Amino acid sequence: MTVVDKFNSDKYDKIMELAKRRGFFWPSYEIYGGVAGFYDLGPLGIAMKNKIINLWRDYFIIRQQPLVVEIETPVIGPSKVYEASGHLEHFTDPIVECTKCGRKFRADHLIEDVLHVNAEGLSPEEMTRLIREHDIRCPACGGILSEVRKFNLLFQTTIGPYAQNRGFLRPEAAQGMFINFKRIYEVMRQRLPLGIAQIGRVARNEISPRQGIVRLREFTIAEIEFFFDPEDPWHEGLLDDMISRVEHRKLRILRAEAKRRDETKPEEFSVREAIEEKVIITPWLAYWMAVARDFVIELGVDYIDMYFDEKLPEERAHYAAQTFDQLVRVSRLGWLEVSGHAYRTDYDLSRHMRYSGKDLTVFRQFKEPIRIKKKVVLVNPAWVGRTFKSKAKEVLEAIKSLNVNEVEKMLKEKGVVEVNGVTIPAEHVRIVEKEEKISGRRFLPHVAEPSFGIERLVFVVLDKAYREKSGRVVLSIPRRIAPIDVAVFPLVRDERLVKIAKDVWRRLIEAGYYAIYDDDGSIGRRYARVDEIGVPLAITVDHVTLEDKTVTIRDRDTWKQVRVHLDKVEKAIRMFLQGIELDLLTSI
RNA sequence: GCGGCGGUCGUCUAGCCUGGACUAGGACGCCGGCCUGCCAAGCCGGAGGUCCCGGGUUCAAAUCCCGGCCGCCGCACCA
Repeated sequence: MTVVDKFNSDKYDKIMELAKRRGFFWPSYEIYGGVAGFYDLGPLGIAMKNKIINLWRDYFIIRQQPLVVEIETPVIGPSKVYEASGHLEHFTDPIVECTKCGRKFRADHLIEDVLHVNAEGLSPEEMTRLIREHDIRCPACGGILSEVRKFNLLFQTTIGPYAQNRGFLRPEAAQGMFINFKRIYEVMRQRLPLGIAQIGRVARNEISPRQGIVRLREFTIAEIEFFFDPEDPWHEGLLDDMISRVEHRKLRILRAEAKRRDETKPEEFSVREAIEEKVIITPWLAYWMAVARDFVIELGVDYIDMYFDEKLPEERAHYAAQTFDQLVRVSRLGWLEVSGHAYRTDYDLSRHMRYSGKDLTVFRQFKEPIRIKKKVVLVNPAWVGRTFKSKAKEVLEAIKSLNVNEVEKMLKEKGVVEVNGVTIPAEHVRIVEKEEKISGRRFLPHVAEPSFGIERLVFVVLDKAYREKSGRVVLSIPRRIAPIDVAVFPLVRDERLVKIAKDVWRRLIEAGYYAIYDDDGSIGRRYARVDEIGVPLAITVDHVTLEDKTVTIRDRDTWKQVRVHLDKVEKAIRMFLQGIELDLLTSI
């Protein structure tokens, strides 16, 4: 363990201790001993989480108007949905256990390793048979292996009183968007591209969750299913405009092919380079990765502490044609996945179309209908009917399926058309040019999906914000997402100062801020207390206030103070929280 | 699930190896009062722990043994 690692792991412990002590988060069901994979958020934790969600909403929905809309759908879904989505089949792993040492293995991987055959898609029974036949043993200790069984990571329940009516807790919010795609497409007046966003809780029955709040069995996900036309992803210049707004952003990407060569250093691409060089195979995925980059930077992450990791084909989910994880470097845990960016193609819509029997395609009208001139073979139906009687229909069908060029060739060379063993003289055959009008086309949109785990962001924010200054803890949480906006103190517990301070505090609460008031102990102690929970600024009423009605505003990060008139306090706070420098507040 | 280590006031921890004088000690935090003119000051008083849960050994268990739960590290797993 290096010195840096030591510091980082201490830091992790300190953050966990702080989170518990000051009320950001702690393990759930503590009084019953706790249950792995579940965490409660306290007053500060939920306040900050809500602000992170709102910031996400700002980046991914509000600023993306009118392309993205938000919906909310149930957590529990019927089994049909997860048959269609592929989760019932693919969200399960075949597992064998060694009867001697208890280690568990992926049965299919084990068989593939030993026999060099593709075991994917085999039933558990077939896998068990293969293991028995070839006497495959535990690779760790040589012990006998158990029967293969499937472990499904979906939480299961029943819907209503009938046990056979199985329901599942969603492992992602995405299916709610796919199922509702057609309706929202109609609601949004058949516009493409169309992004449908959802923020909500999901559940995954992880085999052995650890690492506290970063690996949970139940958590909040924020994701967008972004539907676009696969044949015209640029949507006639629309995407070009959007890309040009994020063009200068660089993305650090570790490509799958580089990983194959054991490279570990990400390369740098501009958004446009990543698209043009086909690093990212569909442009919308690149656009959303650029937005994700900006969003995570605003949470307090340095550019250099973040990159996109392309998943290898075998690492990808069953629905994805290309996937990037957005990784952030944090203490103790190293590189932590905070979002996934998957190109889901039309996988989900096509599956739901098949399983529901509903047409989920969209129709796009061409600006101008396309007129296609086409040669067709016509035969005299009266003659065919008279000549072939009951076989006439068959003959007509056969002629239709003939290639026009071949018919022309036959007529030229033989003067007749031969089809299905019958001969039709040239006089009954005509080749004419017809014009066909095509006014649009039907297709399934393709989907680019950015998907964030919100609790992980809560942790990342604390990790990045944590500092120690003069022996005390300061959380330099970005101002927009600090759980408490402002603290108000009287310098000392003098009745006149207390009264003014409480008035200011009240006013701020009524103006919609999370504000705290404190007159306990020394002023230094109070500053320290609010620094520790990341309150960006503190207002102190002192004796000068009695003379000229100004108060001090103190910046959490620099500990600098400026004086602002009581009438300007609200405005100063608003500006400061928006990112204006402290010094500039004196001139408002 | 396996192996290693751990679980003591709100938080961090001393005690555990070598069972008893532990009525489980300390620090920070918390509550009340005093004091306090800007960065965790001081004084007085107070509340707070069935020592993770269950069982066993023993005259006697925070301490030893077994099982469970939870956490950390490693392995496996992680659409």
